[in-house]
Order: sequence, then C-alpha cells, then structure tokens
Amino acid sequence: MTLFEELKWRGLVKDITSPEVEKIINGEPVTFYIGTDPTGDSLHIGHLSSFLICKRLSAHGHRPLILVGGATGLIGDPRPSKERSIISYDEVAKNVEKLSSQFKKVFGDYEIVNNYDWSKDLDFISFLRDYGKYFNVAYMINKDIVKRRLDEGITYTEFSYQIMQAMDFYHLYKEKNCILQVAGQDQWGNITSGVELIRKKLEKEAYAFTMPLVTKKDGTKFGKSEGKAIWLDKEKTSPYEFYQFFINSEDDMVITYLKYFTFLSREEIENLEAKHKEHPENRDAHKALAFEVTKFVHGEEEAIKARTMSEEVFSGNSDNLPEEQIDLPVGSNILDILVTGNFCPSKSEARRLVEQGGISVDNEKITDPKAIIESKTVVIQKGKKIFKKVTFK
RNA sequence: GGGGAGAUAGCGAAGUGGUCAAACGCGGCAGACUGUAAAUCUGUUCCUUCGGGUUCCAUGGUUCAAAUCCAUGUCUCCCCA
Repeated sequence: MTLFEELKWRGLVKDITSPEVEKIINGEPVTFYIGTDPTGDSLHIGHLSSFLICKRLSAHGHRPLILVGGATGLIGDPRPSKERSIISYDEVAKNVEKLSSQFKKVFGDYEIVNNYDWSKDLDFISFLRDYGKYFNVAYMINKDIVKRRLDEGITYTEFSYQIMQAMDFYHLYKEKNCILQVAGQDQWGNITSGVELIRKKLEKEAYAFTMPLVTKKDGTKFGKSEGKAIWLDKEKTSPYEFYQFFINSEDDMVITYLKYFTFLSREEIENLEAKHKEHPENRDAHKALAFEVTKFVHGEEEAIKARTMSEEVFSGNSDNLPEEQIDLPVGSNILDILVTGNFCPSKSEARRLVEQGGISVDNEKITDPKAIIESKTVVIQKGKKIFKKVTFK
C-alpha cells in the first residue's frame, strides 16, 4: 500500500487540487505546511486530528512546516455563522507562544513558522499592488464561505482573509520551497486562492489536499464532552477525562476514529473491526482507540493510569480516584458541595439534579436537596459517567 | 447620500400594553432502556435563603401596569444611488 493509498484508506483525503498530489505524496520528500490560527491558548482534539498528518507524512520523509497564524489570527477566518470578534495583539501573541510550545510537546520538534513575521511590515499600498491585483472580486465572492456570509454580512477584514492565507502559501513556496499544503476541508477556498496566487505570480504549480472534518454520526461537531472542549493540555482535560472521551465514542464511528486518530496498522484495525462487529458490547475497538490516542498525547504511563482508573471506576472501585479537596467543612449541604465541587454552576441546577435523581454519594442515590454529607471523604457520582472523590476540610 | 427592516434566554424563533420567567424547535442536563454506544421514550433547562428577586440591545420617558408604546443612542441586515 502506498502512502497515498493508506491516507485514502484512513479516510484522510477529502479533496485534492490535482491528480499530481498522489505522485507527490508517494514520491521524493517535499516540504509541506499545515496551519492553525491562534484563536485560543490551547490545542484541542480538532488540532489533533489535523496535525497528526505531520507524523504520517514525515514518517515517509516529507518535511512538515507548522504555521501558527500570528497574522491571520488578528484578522479572522470567516465562519459560516457570523463575524468573529476581534482578538487583541497581546492575546494573539500569547496564544502563538502557548500553541507553539504545546505543539512541540505533543507532536515533536518540527519547524514552526509564524505568518506575522512576513506580513507585519507589508504596507497597504504594496499589498494592493503586489497582491490585490491578483484577486478578482468576482472570484473571491464566489468562494463558498463568502457567499454564505453575504446575507448575514461580512466585513472587508474577513473578506480579505483568503488573500492572507494565499500569501502564506506563496511566501512558504518561495522561501522554503514548500509545494504542498494540507488542511481541513473548510480551508478549501483559502487553499485554492494560494495555489492560484502561486501560479499567477511565479508561474509555478503548487499542490494541496484537504482532510474531511471529523464529525459524529449525525454530522454534528465532534470534540465536546459535558459541553466542554477536549484539550490536549492535561491541566485543562485530564488524561482520564481524555481517555473517557474516546472510550465513549459512538459504535458506528469507532472504526473511523481508529483510522483517523491512531497509527495502528491496517491489519490491526481490521482485526478490531471484526471483533467490534462480533461483540460490540466488549468495546475492544473503543478501548484500543482510547488507549492509543491517550498514549500519543499524554505518554504511555499516563495512558495506562487512565485506563486502569477507567476500569476501576466503572466496576465500582473508587480506591484510586484522585482526591479533590473541597473548600467546605465536613457536614455540608449536598447542594453547596455540588456547586463548590464544580458539578454544576448554580444551586438551582444542583437542586434539580438531586431532585431528579442524578446524584449518588458513595453509591447511594440522594434525592433530598437538604441532605447533609457527614463523611470526610466521599465519592460523588453525577449522572452515569462522572465520578469524583472529594474530601472536606 | 436616500429609503426600509430589525436587535428576545446557549442558538434559531414566537410574542406587539396586563393571563410573560416569556410558546415552539435545536442544543444542554437528568431519568428509563442498554454495553461507559446509538436510537427511542420521560422529565428538566435565569437566580433563589423557595418568601421572592432580576431579565427581552442601552439610557430616559408615558402608564396603576411595558419584551410590547414614545424619545434618544448603539449595533445589524436589505433595497436604491
């Protein structure tokens, strides 16, 4: 199986700019880039799914460039829904730092470039003369994302985003001989702008392919749990929570995710697929997925810990759950505990939860909102899947 | 520059003087069923010391009473130039 065939098999190729892409991927090492905008201060699952491609391509010898959009992050990639609010220079700069160092930790020591470096000194007149002339407005308006925003409204700033991303590709092509761009499918419009710009300005051909958006079975957004994003930073999402997120994957998607998120071979995955079809209730594929991904992001030791904890908690053994100190005295009211312990944001919601039978303490369902918890250490369960061991002062 | 429409809870969207803490859908949370899956069904979804308190872009005003009427401001969209 060639590399390209493997990517296809894994479902990682959505669109290609030309049939040549296959040859390039399978051929001699080339430099490629993949980027992200520093709109937040931490990497999440979405980044994981797209940046894994660096590993897959570099294993073949290709050289990844990671672009962190210190300039494009100041502008804002148009979203289908509405205009983004603008982020301060400081915040973007801070995010660039954080994302870059996190990236190195998780994915390895690849070269990271920041488009702010080559955009910041470009003056407006040069911009219009050297780049603007290559973009016909009719062409720009025809980009799907722009068309969708025409009714809702789109500012000149966001409208110009595609030019900035085209400039990035052009710059990297010229300066670093980067001939290939990889991105999520939502970047298609921006990518083709770049390919066109390179063709027009340099009379050279550049290439790109997009990867499909990872979704749930029903097409909705993947990567949230309990309403919170799943982060790659273990301070924000613990390895245990991270593991739990993947083990809870939908049956219908678990094989897709295995292909997408792990480095398991085709044989191993097909093996798991067979097992999964035979006995879905054993969740072998889910366990493999959760373990492999946790191992990649947090290391083997953490992955084993997370797996052990998961197995113990769901078989009723809470001995190894980490204890969380709660700033309340022994003998506090259950509602106060739920709020202080971050199980829910308000007392009203805590009351509702308790009254609806969603809370258990040490395996006993609590339905009285006036209940007092007398023990010093206690395991609180919210719903079916959230367990926390808490101690009081 | 001219004309028109609009801003309602996380989102979409009703409501145009009291019966509005505000229909409905989505999303969220919980319960049942299960396999820590999906689908389905049920409940719930501003805060609260459960007395009540604070909401419908903002600030003023009219009224016994305002999400609803008036004024000003801010923002958004559409059409014409």
